[in-house]
This record gives sequence, C-alpha cells and structure tokens, in this order.
Amino acid sequence: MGIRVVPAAALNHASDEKIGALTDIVGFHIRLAHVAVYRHFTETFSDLGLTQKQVSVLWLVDDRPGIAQIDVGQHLQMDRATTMTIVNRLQAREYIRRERSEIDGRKQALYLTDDGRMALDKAKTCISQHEAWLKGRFTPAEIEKLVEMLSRIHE
Amino acid sequence: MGIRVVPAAALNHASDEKIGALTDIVGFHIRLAHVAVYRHFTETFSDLGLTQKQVSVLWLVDDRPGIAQIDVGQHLQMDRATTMTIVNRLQAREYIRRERSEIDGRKQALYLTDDGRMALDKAKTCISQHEAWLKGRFTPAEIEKLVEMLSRIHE
DNA sequence: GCGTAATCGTTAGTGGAGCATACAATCCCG
DNA sequence: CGGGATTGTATGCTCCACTAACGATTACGC
Repeated sequence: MGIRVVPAAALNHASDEKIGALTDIVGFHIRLAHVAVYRHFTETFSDLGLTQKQVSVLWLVDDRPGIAQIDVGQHLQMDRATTMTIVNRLQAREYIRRERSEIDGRKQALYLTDDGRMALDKAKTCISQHEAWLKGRFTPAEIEKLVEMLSRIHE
Repeated sequence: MGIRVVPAAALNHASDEKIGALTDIVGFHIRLAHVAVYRHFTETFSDLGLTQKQVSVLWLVDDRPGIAQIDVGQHLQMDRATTMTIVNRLQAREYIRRERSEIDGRKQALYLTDDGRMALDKAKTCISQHEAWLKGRFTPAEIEKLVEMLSRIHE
C-alpha cells in the first residue's frame, strides 16, 4: 500500500506508447463489474433495506460473536470511521448490540440481537438468489478461478 | 476462518439453503477487489485529484468528441443525474466544455479543453503504473480470462 | 512500577457517488 | 399540429471512504 517499484514495462508504456482504449484497462472492468453486482444486489435487497456492507457486517458478527469493531473493519477492508457508521446504523435498527470487552477495555464486543439474526437469515436467502444470478454466467471451474484471481487482488 | 462458537445460529440458517462462509460469496470477492483497486487508484492519483469516474469520463470524451452526456452515462453505467455531477465537477475545473448539439437540441456535446487534455495525459501515465501494479499478479493469459469473465458480468 | 507509545472507539467534517423525482426544452411520429 | 419520448437540469436523500482530532485503555521499555 505504500511505495512500490514500478516495472520498467510500465514506464516504457507511459513514455513512448499511448494507452489504447479504455476497455483495455483491467481496473475499468473490475469497476464496471462491481457496479453491475452492486446494482443487482440493491434490487434484490430493496425490501430488506440492507446494503452489501451492512449484510457483511451482520454475517461477520454472527460468525464471530464478540468481535471488535477494528477486526470487523480489517476483515471487510474498512477503516475504523467507516466501520463506526455502519455499526451505528445497525445498532440504531437494533440488529447489533455493543458491549465493552472484558478482556480489552478499549474494544467493543459486538453481538447480534434476535432481530439482527432474523434479518441476517432473510438476507442470506436473498444472497442465494443474488449469487445464482451471478454464478449463472460461469462454470464451477470458472467460478473457482475467478474467486482465486480476485483474491490475489485483495490479498 | 477461525472458531465458530454459534452452532445454534448456524443451524437456523441452514434450514432453507445452506450458505457457508462469507468468503464463499463471489460478489463479496468482487467488492473486496474493487475496494483494493479503488484504494490503490486514489493513492496513485492523490496529486492529480481525479477519481476513477472522472478519468473515465475524460477518456471517453477524448475518444469521442462531441459525445452527449446520456451516452457517457450509458458507456460507464451511470444514470443521467450521476453523470451530471461528474461533468459539473470537470467543467468547474475547466477540463470539459459543454456545447449545445446542433444536431439534437436536447443534447449537450462534450469536448475536452486543453487543460483537460493535459490532465488526461498525466492520468494515463498514472494509469500505466496502476495497471502494472494490478497486472503484476497475473500472466497475460490470466488477464485475458479475467477481463473476459468480468465482461460477462457487466455486459 | 512508571511514563511513553500504541491501540481502539468516537466525533466531526469533507467529498464522491448513486438514486428518485420533478420540470423544462427539444425531438419524433402519427 | 399535438402528444409522447428523450435529454439535461435541479433538488434532496442515502451510503461509503477518508482525515483529523480526542479520550480512554492497554502494552512496552526502562
């Protein structure tokens, strides 16, 4: 995330040759794919009123009850402030409960409420539909390859 | 992925359709990859002060001078209102010029200013570095496959 | 132990982006 | 010519990401 050695190829590319079409840019396709997925997601979830991030947080807290906010952020690639706003929203809807950690007084331990668990259950069935829509484009082998390649990007 | 201390909850949502870990969700990986790319992008572009969207619009307008806003939005998967705000920002910085289309009075024809063209040139060299950072993870064949699969999602 | 550094949560502010709605101008077609 | 569709615009809302600061707590070095 900090300084990075730029391969010579990139410098050559930048100096002599013009970059071709916008569609040659890998990052461009990732963004478009994300937008398409995001759009379909919000359609599927229009009645639940939950976003990708919010569901991810619910899911994670359900998996690891008592997880601290900082760890939620780390798993979902968010900073502390962003995690705060999302947890705030979920707490306002009484899907999540905050408790001061007994082990480490700096941390908040997060737990799902019963409402939160019900919302997550509904969300998971919606996600099934959403994933089916997405996976329908690929063979199982392709899905595996895609996930593996995407993982290489986000480490 | 760690210890699961909630077999009860797990049994609950196992009832309809069994969804495993969050990391099994393809959409989840797409979002994480997008966040990682977005983050690196903004770092690379911190001094230029341009976002992905803004560069995409500049690029597109340069490729097709006189393009209408509605067509920009269509190519980049944005609605009219969103396109507006981005073009507004670029116009405020005098990177883009609006002209009423002579062919269709409803449309605005968009053109790059000289400043806009210089900014785009700078942006393209930055993108070279950014793409090198991204492509460094893959073989050429993998890149081709990745782009093809992502296109299946957003096309 | 004690003081300093690091960590975590919190608050406040900034900015980009997406969406819905409403309205005016313009075009197209019957 | 007139009604419906298209395009740009304005307004307002939500969400997400980041920064900077602060207090509380913990961890570390001596």
